[in-house]
Amino acid sequence: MSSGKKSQGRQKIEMKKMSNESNLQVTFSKRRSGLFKKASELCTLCGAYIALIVFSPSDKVFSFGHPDVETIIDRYLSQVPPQNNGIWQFIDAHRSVKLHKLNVMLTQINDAQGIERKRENEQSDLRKKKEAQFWWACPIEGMNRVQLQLLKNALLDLKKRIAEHAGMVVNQGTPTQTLPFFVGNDSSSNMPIEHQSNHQQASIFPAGFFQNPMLQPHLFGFNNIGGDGGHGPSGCY
Amino acid sequence: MSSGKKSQGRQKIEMKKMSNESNLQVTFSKRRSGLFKKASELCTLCGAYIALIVFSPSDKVFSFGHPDVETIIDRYLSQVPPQNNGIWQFIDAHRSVKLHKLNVMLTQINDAQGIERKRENEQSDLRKKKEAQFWWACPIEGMNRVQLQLLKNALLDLKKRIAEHAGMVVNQGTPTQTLPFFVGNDSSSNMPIEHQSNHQQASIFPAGFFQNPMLQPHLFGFNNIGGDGGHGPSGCY
DNA sequence: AACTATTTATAAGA
DNA sequence: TTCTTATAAATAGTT
Repeated sequence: MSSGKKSQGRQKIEMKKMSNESNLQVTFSKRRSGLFKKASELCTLCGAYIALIVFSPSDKVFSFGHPDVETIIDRYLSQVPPQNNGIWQFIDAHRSVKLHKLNVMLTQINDAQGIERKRENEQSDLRKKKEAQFWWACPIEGMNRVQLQLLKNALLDLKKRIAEHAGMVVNQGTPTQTLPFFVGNDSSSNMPIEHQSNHQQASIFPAGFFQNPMLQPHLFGFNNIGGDGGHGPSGCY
Repeated sequence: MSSGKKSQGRQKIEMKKMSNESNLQVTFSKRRSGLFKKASELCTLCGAYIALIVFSPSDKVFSFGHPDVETIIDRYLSQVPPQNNGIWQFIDAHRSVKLHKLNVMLTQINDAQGIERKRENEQSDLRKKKEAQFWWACPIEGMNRVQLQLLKNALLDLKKRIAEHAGMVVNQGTPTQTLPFFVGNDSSSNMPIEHQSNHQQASIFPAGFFQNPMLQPHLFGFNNIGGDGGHGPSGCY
């Protein structure tokens, strides 16, 4: 009863970047929360598979994934243009390569074994040598994570066919991997990354592949690796 | 005028997978739309960076990214513990993995697939065995069948494409002809697999990198590559 | 795709 | 940050 009304309640706001820092912070927090909830509900209600990654303006990262972020990213990238995927691009750049050259390549790889052995001793030199030799693998050096991820998908796919040919039973599962590559600094990332036309990679994920078992609204993979910067160590061993 | 009230309006719904298919479809569509809008608004209002990937139960994929999905994924993966990645480590042929190790790996993969099949039955024992043997794939307690299988598939596919590029048709059923893979089975390797949890990678994105010029609520990178399942023209070459 | 009656999400304020 | 309240938004059930 103090005075008239306590407040005018929620007011409509302009859809543009908020100027007041503290308000922005509060709003970010609230809306992020709401967004994650919505994502979770969409999974539950409709059986959708979602990956949601949010970086706060202050670089804290929050993520949600069902079944988990990596799986969705994996799946997403596998459908995204393998076009500019380093490897294919690279291969594209070497149209002249004949199949028999593949054999040459493979032979070189074997030779490389010997080279590798010496690697510990003479590093930089051998590396240059190696790069000249493994033209087909070189692009790896310049690939960024996304490209590497794509390469991974390509490799996975390739491997699969080998298995199939070998008459091996193929089971379904969940591919998930993160690229640890170049986690370091080295890669002077001169990533050209120009995405565009993609193609169906199809068949990588058989129908029903993602059938999901857990649908409890809050059992989803919410994950806040912001703030403390903690990345839940998924103890592998 | 017809009768009393046209409807009781919105009703609360149980948070569990919807049973009615058509309802689910409609709800998915509405909520997905709402979710994307919310994501977009969060970007606009708070300057957040977001990647949102949604797979409908029928496998259509929808995505939103600001600045773009790949950038966010890249950034996300760079912060996530590279913990698990036998494959990547392996692929990092530039460093230590020799091709000859690939042979070993491939052999082991084959074994692993067989093991995986039995995994349901005798778990702990085989697992221990596997971990000792597949040092490179270990993290992969998580590397399940599909992953192993996909790797094979990818490797074969790569070869095939190289061949195709050379204008030489390669029967998918002719995988290893000359491939020196599986050549040996040495396994004298025992790489320590050093996956340290890397922390903030920072600096990948220079300050201001994400400065976003376009802030119109709907100019963000919405992307629906679902529906016809088309990801652009699939004519690769 | 439209139309509401309601449920939800939230901007403000405390 | 958390809670409260008045309103703006989203959306379930219909048409």
